[in-house]
This record gives sequence, structure tokens and C-alpha cells, in this order.
Amino acid sequence: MPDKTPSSTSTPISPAERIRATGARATPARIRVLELLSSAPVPLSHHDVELALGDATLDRVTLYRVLDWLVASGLAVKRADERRVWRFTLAGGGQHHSHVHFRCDACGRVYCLDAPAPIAPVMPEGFTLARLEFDLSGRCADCNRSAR
Amino acid sequence: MPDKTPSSTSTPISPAERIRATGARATPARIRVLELLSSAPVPLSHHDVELALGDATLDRVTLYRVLDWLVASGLAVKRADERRVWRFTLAGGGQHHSHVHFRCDACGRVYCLDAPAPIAPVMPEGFTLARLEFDLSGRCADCNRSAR
DNA sequence: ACTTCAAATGCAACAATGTTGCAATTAGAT
DNA sequence: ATCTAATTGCAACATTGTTGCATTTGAAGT
Ligand SMILES: [Mn+2]
Ligand SMILES: [Mn+2]
Ligand SMILES: [Zn+2]
Ligand SMILES: [Zn+2]
Repeated sequence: MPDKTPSSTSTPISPAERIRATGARATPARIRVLELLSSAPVPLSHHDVELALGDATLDRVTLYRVLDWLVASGLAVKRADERRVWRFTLAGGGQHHSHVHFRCDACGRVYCLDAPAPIAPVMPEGFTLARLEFDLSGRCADCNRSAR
Repeated sequence: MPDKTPSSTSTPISPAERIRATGARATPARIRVLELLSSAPVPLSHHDVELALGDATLDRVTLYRVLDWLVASGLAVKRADERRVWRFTLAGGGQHHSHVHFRCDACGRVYCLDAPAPIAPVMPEGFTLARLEFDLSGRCADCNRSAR
């Protein structure tokens, strides 16, 4: 049964459409950046996006504004990585969360452990839990070895 | 029974002594900053220290170097706060670790839950676990209420 | 198609935070 | 008191982020 939804085609919503759906203008800058976030396998920093845009470069300030607008409009999510760099991901896809990470205090590398995420504690009344992250730190094998 | 430790007085080790114990020079800059960290009830940022130094101001770069040296020498610990500002604490006091935090995505406030810290997973061979942190995020009661 | 105008952009200027190179100073050993 | 490597101060630079304002443009209406 293909496409029975009233007043919509079966085509997945395009970046431009998702932008217009918020009531704002679908500009090339927003479309291009949203496309990048959509296809990126990992969260992108401001700098990553700058590089990925290549010759079709946006003004630096415009890019800051586009990224923040995407977040404000609910289309993207902004998170600081372990090096305190802001990274942006497409909103909605809850699948990448609940990781268990180990950060080496010596070399800074981050390891993604495949331990099961711990069970969420009971939240205080009225709180909504969206994401849960378990971060461990210490020294990695490499650094322990080279330290003697 | 006061003070029976061999070759030491009962006086707590002074900042200058702790610095010399590392083999480095006890300079006014290092002593002053270490004193500040010792008496601070909360982790201090570079800027906090600048302000606290008042008229006895150090050069900005020297302060960066002193703080980083304190960390490298093991006398202090450097951690990013939830606003991505580096904050420094006296090392050793292990009591503040293994907290469970909740950060509200809407208002940014951080709540310190009193849930028990989860059990550490088995570490890969050669890894040393130093600290473990369980971070939850979502919306707090205040923000959920005002959102409707 | 043409007009209209708030929304979005580009650009210049600024601010905050952190880094590097190097000459001058100084802690602490002899 | 002298000596010297460790530390400091300063100038210059880099990166990341913000603000004000003149110009351009998406898209709604004609
Ligand atoms: Mn860049
Ligand atoms: Mn400052
Ligand atoms: Zn390591
Ligand atoms: Zn809140």
C-alpha cells in the first residue's frame, strides 16, 4: 500500500521541507548544513562543517547562526565533547545515546566500551530523563605501559 | 597522641613545602595559587584565580602555566565544568568523586542526585580506572512545568 | 512576473581564552 | 656571594564565539 497519507507524498521529507515546517525560511545555508548533519556518521563541530562545505563556504558568523538556529528550532542537538568542542547532531534519532565511555587522563583518547549502560536511577518528581551517559576515566593501557 | 611521624613536625605541610617536594621551585606565584586552591570551597577557574589574586596579579600567561604545572605535578586536578570552563581543585581529596548528576537541557541547571553510583564495568586489560561519573540529562521539574 | 519587506546574510569589530618564542629575572645549589 | 637552569613577563599570535549594521533575499501577496 503505497502512500495513503492525506496531502503528502511518500517521499521522505527533504531538509528544505523540514526547515519550512518550522515556519522559517529555507535558505541555501540552512539546507546545506542540515544535509551535512543528516548524512554525518558522527557529531560535527563548527569547524568540521566549515571544512565539509569546502568551496561553498559560508561566512563564519552565518554558520554559527545557522547551527544555533537549527538547535533552537529543534532540528539539531548541541553537545560539548570531551575536549569541550561543541558538536552538532540531527535531533530526534535517539539511537546514538547511552554510551559507555572511557577517557584517558594522560593521552586524552576516548575509548568506547561495550559494557551495558547502567540502569537509570529513579528520577525526582517532575523530571524527565532524556539521555544517560556513563563516563569513566583513568589511564589507558598504552599510557600505563609507556609510563614504565 | 600527637605527632609521632618520624622526621616531620606536626605542622601540616605548607604549600611551599608541597611544591618543593615535587623537586620544583617554590615561587611566589605557585605558592599563592596553591594557597588559593587549598582554601577554595569550590573549583576555581583561571578567571576566578585572577580575580582572587587582586592587586598581587600575575601575568595571565604565567597563571596559565602555574595552573597547568600544578596539574602536571599532581598537586591539582583540572576539570571542565558544565559550561566548558576549566576548573581547578586541590588533588587528593577523593571525596567529591563518583557523583550522579542530572543536567537540564532546557535551563542548564545541574542537579546532584543522591542515587548510588553505578558499579564500574570490567576494564579492558591494562586500563586503570580512576574516576567514574554517571550523567543524566533531560528536563527538570521547573522547566517541564513552565513548558505547559 | 513584479513588488514588498522581515528574515537572513556578510562583513568589520570586538571579546574571551589559550599558546608560543624569547629576553630578563630569580630560586636555590655550590 | 656567585652561578645557572627554572621561572617569569611581555609581545605576538591563534581559535572560538559575539554584536551591530548595511545589504541581500525568500516567499507571500498582487
Ligand atoms: Mn574553523
Ligand atoms: Mn580573566
Ligand atoms: Zn592513554
Ligand atoms: Zn530546567
